[in-house]
Amino acid sequence: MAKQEISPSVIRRLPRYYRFLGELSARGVVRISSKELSQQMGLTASQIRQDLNCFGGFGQQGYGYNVSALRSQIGQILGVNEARRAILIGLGNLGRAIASHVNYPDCGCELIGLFDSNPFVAGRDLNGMPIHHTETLAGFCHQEHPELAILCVPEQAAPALANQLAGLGVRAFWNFSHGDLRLNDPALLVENVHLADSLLTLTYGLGHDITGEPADNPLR
Amino acid sequence: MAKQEISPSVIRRLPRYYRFLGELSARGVVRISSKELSQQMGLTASQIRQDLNCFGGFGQQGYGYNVSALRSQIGQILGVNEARRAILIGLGNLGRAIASHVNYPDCGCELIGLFDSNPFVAGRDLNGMPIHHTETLAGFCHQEHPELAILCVPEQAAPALANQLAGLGVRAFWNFSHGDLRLNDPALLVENVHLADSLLTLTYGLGHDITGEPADNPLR
DNA sequence: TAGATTGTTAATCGATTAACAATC
DNA sequence: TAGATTGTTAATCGATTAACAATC
Repeated sequence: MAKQEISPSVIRRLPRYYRFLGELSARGVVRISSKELSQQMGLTASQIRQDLNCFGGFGQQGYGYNVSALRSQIGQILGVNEARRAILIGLGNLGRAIASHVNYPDCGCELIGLFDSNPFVAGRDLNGMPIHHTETLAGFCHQEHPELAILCVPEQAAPALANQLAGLGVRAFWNFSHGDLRLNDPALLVENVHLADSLLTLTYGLGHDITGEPADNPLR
Repeated sequence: MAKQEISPSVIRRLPRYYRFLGELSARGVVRISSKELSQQMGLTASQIRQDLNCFGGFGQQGYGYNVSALRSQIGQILGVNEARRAILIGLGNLGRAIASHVNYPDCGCELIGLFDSNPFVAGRDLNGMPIHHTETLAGFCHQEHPELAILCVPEQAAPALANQLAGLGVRAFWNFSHGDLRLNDPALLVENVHLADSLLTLTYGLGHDITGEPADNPLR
């Protein structure tokens, strides 16, 4: 789409911009300058202007940015208006929470199927959505063409499952199973979520008493 | 502790090293070179040597690194042998999953209390652990001195709750509520987890068809 | 017009990679 | 000893910040 390559650091900041602008918008804020926004988000004004300019001039000199226009443009770039078909596999503790708690439409996704390999779980339902047996995955994918799979299965099961799904046309994987999922095909997208890694940075911080100016504190 | 300041990028990679070394160790691998490890982790050998050297010479020229020794040294640095007292507030879908799914002892933590403000939830239990009412937080903290709080409460409730807890001695916050938690005191640690942000990077990727060499693909 | 604030270029900073001497 | 691989310095790269001219 955009020919000029966008750096990964910028892309990873977009959801956060989108979130903050959404809250400002909800609070009825019409315009904001890079300076004000930088203070609220804990970034520099320079960085905000630099980031937003990757996509073209969203602001107006002497005025700032129109909050709702900027928000919807970032939303457009992220793809929140899409409805990427997603399936979730593995309805243990975490799988059920991820299925219920995440607002899929807000993320440009649509959760169209739930799967579990346990025959005591398959056949039941979650919030009215039926849970299918993983044996029916191939048939389901041939019919419904999901492009994103959310993996909440045990670590050992994840690689084979991901490869099977890739063969069935799934192009993106949101992986919650322990252990990093690494796939060979560079066209496939993988986002490994490791909650424990995040908790460990706090454990580290508690043991090393990082104190000082906010700017000096790498973990804030 | 370490006088020489460790960069945040290195700190954030430590949990991942720890995880990979744990798996190697479990598979009985005794020694590994930075080159081999780099291939498995998708980093450069140079970076691994650079990272590990922040903490002193863990390796041995001509040999490589002893897997289990390296693992336990990184574990030591992270603080996995501690038992940081943690409480979790908010036992909705996500809170229950975070309470049950995360292996706290492996992360140097001990979950010592669960709290919810809903009187229909408080009084019940989760996996045998009683759920207290949030009104009893102050008394509990005075007695038990938790240093870490896991916030799974609604966005609006988070800031006031965090400030109350900070006043009660809590020094670190693992925040799952929507919206970033930003506290004034620079001595407090905050780790904001936004699952939706992670999903949005996949939505972005699906819309922009990032393809190319693995090394060229910023989102892998 | 004067004031504000962007868009954009240049300077700085930090993080990653390459190279190689030290040494097991 | 010869081979391997680290520890560490120097070179490169990318990301952030500062500065300021353009312009609303």
